[in-house]
Amino acid sequence: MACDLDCDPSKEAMVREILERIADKWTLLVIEALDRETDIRFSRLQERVGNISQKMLTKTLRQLERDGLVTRRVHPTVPPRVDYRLTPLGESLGEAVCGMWMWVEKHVEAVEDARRTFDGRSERPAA
Amino acid sequence: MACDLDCDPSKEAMVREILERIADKWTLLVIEALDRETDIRFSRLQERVGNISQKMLTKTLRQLERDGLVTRRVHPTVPPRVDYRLTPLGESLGEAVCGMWMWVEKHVEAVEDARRTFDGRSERPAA
DNA sequence: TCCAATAGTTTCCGCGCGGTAAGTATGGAA
DNA sequence: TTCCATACTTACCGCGCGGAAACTATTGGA
Repeated sequence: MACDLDCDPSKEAMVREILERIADKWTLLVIEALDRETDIRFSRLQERVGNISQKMLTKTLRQLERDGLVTRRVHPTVPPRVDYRLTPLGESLGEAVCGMWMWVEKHVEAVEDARRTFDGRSERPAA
Repeated sequence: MACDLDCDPSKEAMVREILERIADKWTLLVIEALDRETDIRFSRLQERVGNISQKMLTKTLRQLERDGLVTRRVHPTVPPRVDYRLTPLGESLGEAVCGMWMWVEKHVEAVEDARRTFDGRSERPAA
């Protein structure tokens, strides 16, 4: 009903690979941050994403750059300054990611209620 | 521009937690499969998702059930039969997930091109 | 001369993801 | 009585994710 996907098996493999690549904890948060604020510096990005280590931020950004989703610009100043922004391709992905984010925002309560109900059920085997 | 998110920090933590929970390799694929075909059995689901182990499928389904996104129905027959379907909440998430899936489908080529370019650049340090 | 800041890279290491495979329950068929 | 299928659960285990922290490069400034 909702999706109307094609059925080309060789393409599907690639779709999955890319989806798995993107559907990752840090990647989504980084895309979100880049969508909110453009031409953002490494350290600033680290603040915005929150609790991401340098290593993971670098790695995530490299992957996004490789996939053509972000642009990395180095300013040859001292101290060095590097900023990142979404490419047009990245921006279009940003919209889809926002769709998920907004879904979550809208339904946090519902999910938490469901969890309480579920956990409550299993904690009460007998009265 | 795109997202218009709120800024309640305590809510944001929950949003992140749920997002990280959903933005997971298997979870997205399972939601996709459930969105395509409703009242689907465990073994059938395993076929559709492809290459998921019993353990991970069970675990993923339990998490989705706990979050109020899928319904699990056991038919007391022999051999046992269990089917799963998205709840209305799950269906609404399914749409957002489809958004990502469709983005990927639409831009597979672009991403692969970007990768080739990126990899080509780094493999040619000098001529 | 030594320290500062930025944006990394690298090393070490623990824990948990996730695969494999064996075990469990059920009851009808052979 | 043993076997079958389904839908799990559990135990075992390796490997890689990802955190912490130290190290690097650069050059202006104290």
